[in-house]
Amino acid sequence: MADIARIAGVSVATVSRALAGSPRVTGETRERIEAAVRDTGYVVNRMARSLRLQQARQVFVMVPNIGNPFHASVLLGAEEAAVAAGFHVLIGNTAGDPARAEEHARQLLTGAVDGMLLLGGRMPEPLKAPALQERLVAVIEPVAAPGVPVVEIDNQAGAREATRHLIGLGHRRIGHIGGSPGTTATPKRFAGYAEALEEAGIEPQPELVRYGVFSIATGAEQMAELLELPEPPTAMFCGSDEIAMGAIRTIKQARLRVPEDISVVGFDNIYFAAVTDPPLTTIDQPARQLGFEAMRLLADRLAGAAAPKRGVTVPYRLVVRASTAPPRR
Amino acid sequence: MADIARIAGVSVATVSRALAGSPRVTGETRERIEAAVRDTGYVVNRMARSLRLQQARQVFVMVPNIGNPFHASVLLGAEEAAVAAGFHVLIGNTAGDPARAEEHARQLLTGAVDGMLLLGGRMPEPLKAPALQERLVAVIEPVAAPGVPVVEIDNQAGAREATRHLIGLGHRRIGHIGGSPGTTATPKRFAGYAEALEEAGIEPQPELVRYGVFSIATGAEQMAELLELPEPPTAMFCGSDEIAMGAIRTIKQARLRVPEDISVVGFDNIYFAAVTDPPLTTIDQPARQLGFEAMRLLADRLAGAAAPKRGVTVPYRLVVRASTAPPRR
DNA sequence: CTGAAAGCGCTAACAG
DNA sequence: CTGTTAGCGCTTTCAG
Repeated sequence: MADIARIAGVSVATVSRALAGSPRVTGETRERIEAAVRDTGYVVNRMARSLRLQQARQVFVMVPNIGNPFHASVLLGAEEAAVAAGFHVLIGNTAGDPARAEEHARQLLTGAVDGMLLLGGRMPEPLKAPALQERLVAVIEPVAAPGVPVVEIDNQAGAREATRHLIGLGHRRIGHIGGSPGTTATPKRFAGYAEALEEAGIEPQPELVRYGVFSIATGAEQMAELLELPEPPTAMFCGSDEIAMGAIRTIKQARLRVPEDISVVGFDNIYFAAVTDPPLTTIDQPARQLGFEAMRLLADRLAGAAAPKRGVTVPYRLVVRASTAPPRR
Repeated sequence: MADIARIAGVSVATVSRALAGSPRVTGETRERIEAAVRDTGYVVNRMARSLRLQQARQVFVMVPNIGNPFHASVLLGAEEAAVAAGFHVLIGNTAGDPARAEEHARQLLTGAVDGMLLLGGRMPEPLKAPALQERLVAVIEPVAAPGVPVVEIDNQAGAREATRHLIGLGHRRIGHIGGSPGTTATPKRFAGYAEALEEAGIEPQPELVRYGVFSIATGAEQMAELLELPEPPTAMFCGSDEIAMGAIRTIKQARLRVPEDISVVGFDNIYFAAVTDPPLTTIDQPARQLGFEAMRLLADRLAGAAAPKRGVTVPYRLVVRASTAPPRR
């Protein structure tokens, strides 16, 4: 900046003001400065500026696994909102490792970013200080901190609707493969499933309910066990589309057909759900919108004290495709 | 840090040294300092440190689309290598927008990150300064800058092998749906396809070759046109797994079967390629390894002048699953 | 309208 | 082994 000042024949203070768009700089002076900037290819040093300003105009999104296409969509929505609010977005992958999450969390403590979006329900230890909580928003899963709002769908209602759809088709023997029991979504989805069964007067069968993680492998493995039951289910409500895809694979390998022999419902409606064979009936969780709303909420909170403290519930939607049908006989 | 110094009864210099693990601090003094750090929850200000050190120990990965599962895997590998080299990873999504890419590029100019991994073959304008090129590495696609090494597979050889596989099965009428013509991978894959045809003495049929982008939609649309040909192909070599998935969907909708009526080969071997129906025969592009090697190369370059200037070619692998078979009659 | 100078939090050279 | 101090690049108050 000193160079620019010298070239333009002014002081660094004037350069700084010109670059910040201050109205207190003459048109002619400003032009000389801008010309110098162009000629030298100068860019302001973000770190020095942030150090001085004590704010970064950057936000951070902490993701447990970028490989998850559902998370990726959330990110896309979050970015859109951040750009709209004039924030730069940085993404950090934790790979489920708390140490990595804490490492990332430091970006906030240190002032490198102004706020954080927490994806995946994990609350890094260093972020628990009450003063920091107004710089945080959780998406999809709430985090264990009272002051952090969450943007999510009503998981229980979604699961209930998915199960009702199966019941409406005439199924009575309905299985469930849930994801990680450690998440809050998993018990909520189970609750919705159980609720739908109960309101239809169907006796819950504990042996039809399994858990694992949100993966194709879990779906495949758990489904294999269900098929070995003396009386296998005629329909499955799966805790995620990946689980559903694994379940479908196992069902086909057993030479049974979807949906003729067994109907399958997923959850999330990821990009690939439309091209499975058969295309998957699922609960659409509007990932992009979730990310967008969450980032907007974060930007609002960072902007002013008058910011909303409460979370947002975004609507889900049952998408009926071809993986569900009335039971066989 | 001044606070810590006061509490521990030492100077800031000593605190700084203790935190940096300098051997020139007494055990007892160090303990007092560490206790103070623990008590106050103090963390060093990354920006101030970077400003002083003129380096950030951070690297940036520029991704055109995080929603792409293939890119996501590259990221995972890159992170692994970065963590091993003691770098912090920041990810930036460009959504294919050059303006966003330039915005991100500024992170390097400004010193917020020490180096950048460029995914997707785009070279942001501000990065073209020769001095910066030693801080850059491209992955998957080369960028238009001589000094920037690229880590990739041999796309042409991979495409040749995929096509040979089809020819070996007995196919002679083989179509190709390529991705974005703007990428360097697309013409290379076409070249490999053409080469395999030629060495088998098969006359190339221009009407069997189509282009679009790397998406399910492109695969579906272009395949629909190919099926309307008087004599449709008996096998397809697709420029990506997503394209292959789209093509398979169209084939099935036309009441034809894969692979009995038409064989399909993809490219990339994404996570979902194993669970399509039928599971996809494809060229495995080791995404994770590509990311890992690229980041390692970048770390090496940032570490010393003696760093390698040349790129790396990582081996691909033909994965034969169930979407290919000999032609019908 | 512009300039001088202080200071954001840190590290490292230099002194002791 | 520890302290003092200059300075990284920027913004902004206070003078002029």
